[in-house]
Amino acid sequence: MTLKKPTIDDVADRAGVARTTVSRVLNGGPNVREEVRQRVLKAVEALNYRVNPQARSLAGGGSRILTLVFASDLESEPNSFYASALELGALRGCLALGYQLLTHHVPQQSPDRRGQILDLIGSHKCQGMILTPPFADDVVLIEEVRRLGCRVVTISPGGAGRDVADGVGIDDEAGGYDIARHLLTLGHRRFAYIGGIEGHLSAARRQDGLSRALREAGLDPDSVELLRGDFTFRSGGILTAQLLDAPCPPTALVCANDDMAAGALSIAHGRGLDVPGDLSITGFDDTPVSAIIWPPLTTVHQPLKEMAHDAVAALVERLSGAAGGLGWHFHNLPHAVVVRESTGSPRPKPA
Amino acid sequence: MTLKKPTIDDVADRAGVARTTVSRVLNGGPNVREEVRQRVLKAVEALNYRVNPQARSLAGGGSRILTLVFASDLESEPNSFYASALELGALRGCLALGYQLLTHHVPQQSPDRRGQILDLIGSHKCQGMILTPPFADDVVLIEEVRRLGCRVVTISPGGAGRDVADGVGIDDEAGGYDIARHLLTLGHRRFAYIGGIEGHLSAARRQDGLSRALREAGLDPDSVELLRGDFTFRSGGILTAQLLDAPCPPTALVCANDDMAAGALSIAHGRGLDVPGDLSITGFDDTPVSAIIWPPLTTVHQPLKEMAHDAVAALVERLSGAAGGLGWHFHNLPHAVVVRESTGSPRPKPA
DNA sequence: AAATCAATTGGAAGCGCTTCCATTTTGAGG
DNA sequence: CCTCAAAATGGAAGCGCTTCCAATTGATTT
Repeated sequence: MTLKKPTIDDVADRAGVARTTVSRVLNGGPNVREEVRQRVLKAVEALNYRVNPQARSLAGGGSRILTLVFASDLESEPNSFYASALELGALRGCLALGYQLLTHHVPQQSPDRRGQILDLIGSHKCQGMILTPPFADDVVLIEEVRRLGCRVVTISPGGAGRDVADGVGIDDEAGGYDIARHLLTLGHRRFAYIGGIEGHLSAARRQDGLSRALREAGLDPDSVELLRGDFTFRSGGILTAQLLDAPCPPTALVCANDDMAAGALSIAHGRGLDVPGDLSITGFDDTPVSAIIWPPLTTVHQPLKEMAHDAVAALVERLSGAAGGLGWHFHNLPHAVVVRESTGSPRPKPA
Repeated sequence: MTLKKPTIDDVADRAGVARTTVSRVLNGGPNVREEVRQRVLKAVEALNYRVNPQARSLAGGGSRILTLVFASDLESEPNSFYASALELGALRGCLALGYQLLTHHVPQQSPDRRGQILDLIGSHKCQGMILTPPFADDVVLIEEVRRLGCRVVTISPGGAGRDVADGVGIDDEAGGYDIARHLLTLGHRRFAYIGGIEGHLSAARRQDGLSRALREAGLDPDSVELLRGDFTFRSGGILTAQLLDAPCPPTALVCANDDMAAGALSIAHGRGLDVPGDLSITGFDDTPVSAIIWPPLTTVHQPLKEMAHDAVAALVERLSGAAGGLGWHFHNLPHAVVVRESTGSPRPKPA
């Protein structure tokens, strides 16, 4: 326990420069000789100095407000664990870094959705924005937000978004691949995939991973039954019902999130199917629901809180840090397949 | 949109006093004439002045750290929605009020649990503590925490806790009563209640409400089959299995939280029972799980985020505000029965 | 009525940081 | 070498608030 935290003046003394210069280095200001910059950075490191966000925000700078934007369909409650976990992570980050957080749920359907988001910037003087899917891949939106002088970091950008902003997420393609490998190893050959809404590129990438795994296994990716849900329990159920009505239903159902998988599970039960005997079902996210249903869901763990936390950190870095320009960076977090009891070997056909 | 927010000096000018005096009034300091205090308060109101938490924390005062304490059994994941929702609310409050939040999960079983909690105060210089059940009713703990100079606010104290600290919560007794009324109206006569761990007084109060409703309906409260779970999905299932093995199982199963109700539901399904035809099941909390299982759960909505938010607000008020002394206050938030599909009229016995 | 003391109130010094502005250095160009 | 703008650096003024300490007030005491 250090009795006293080092201040900017301590760093200045140690580096033999003025407080002003240290501030300049820390905030990526111009007009600092490279040699001096290094010296300051070294002092910062040596003292393990961390700026005091309170003092910084008191002294100057902008509003220090960030906004976390979610797409909410009318159906999907903004109460979902997915949203809560991200907000929790973002909040923790903001608290530590001295920023405020605004959380907004924007109807994904609304034709004016972009306008609604852009308005937030003006009305709250928000300096940075965290975009979740599918907004994370709305390149037009991102450009407009930036034009308004607001920094952007995306969570789980699927591809398009990565070229225009910093992003945080897992390797969705690999996640899809891994879960498919798990299922293939169990002996499954007939797959269905309940994906996400149009434009949700990260869900699309999970499907890409599934396809790759099938291809490697010598199966035709096109044989996968493809459906589009909206990430709600309800849609998972409805689509699964359709699926099971088909003449030759799959033995493995891969869902793009846990909620839809839960919906699928409940429909399967309703039809008297044995899970995983008759149908293996997988989710994605590893939210608490996956452990709270029967059988507990095999799913892909995604570190949602960390993702949002890192997104805030990235935003703050851009905001106070060096070169604003290009050079977008994607911060890749680890994922993991969590095997529970909703998957197993397909039961040999009785017929 | 005010261009400039009023500062403490604006208030001082308007009230015709020095900045120091305003600060004193705002922080409940002694030595201020009542007349002056009123004048300052009036000026604050007129200007709609709000202290700037950043400046305040920069200037002085304590650590501005609050701690949110949960009891976690080894089993129960600290990832539950209950905990997340409370943390989310507390975090929002802290962000707005310029405080930091530490969240700690303490093994409820550990004989040293009190020591662990008390250590937090010393090692982090935490100024305020939010205690959730069953710690919210641990009077000894509360006294000790306070003796260390740390303020306390409880969430869902069941009774004992209310006499020694400020508290926030719903009327649990009424919640239990309301859900029982719902069930009685549907025609149920044979009840079972899966309660919480020993010492979880708010869960006990829900049971009190259930008893009252039965008594009013002319039934014997002692006829209720009473079981003790630990709020996990798993325990809900295990206890329900026991229950259903009995010679004359109940038609209505009231659970002290949603997770246990979900566990009960899954076991009921496993036994081929029809819910709600053969067995009606209710939860408590209205977390997202209640909508994500089949059939969706009838439950009692509890505004968890608001509760935690208010707890933080109460703590901060005590911390910076006037008279510290006695006069504990319980802040009662509204609850509501949410009727979904896990409850219905009991099917007439076939036998 | 002078002296004493506690209750009030005001003055002023920072908390750690950003930023405007003045000052010093540097490096061309003359 | 000298001049002068551009680049690099330092000085100092706060941001809004708490708090120590000195000053003022009014009530008590002898």
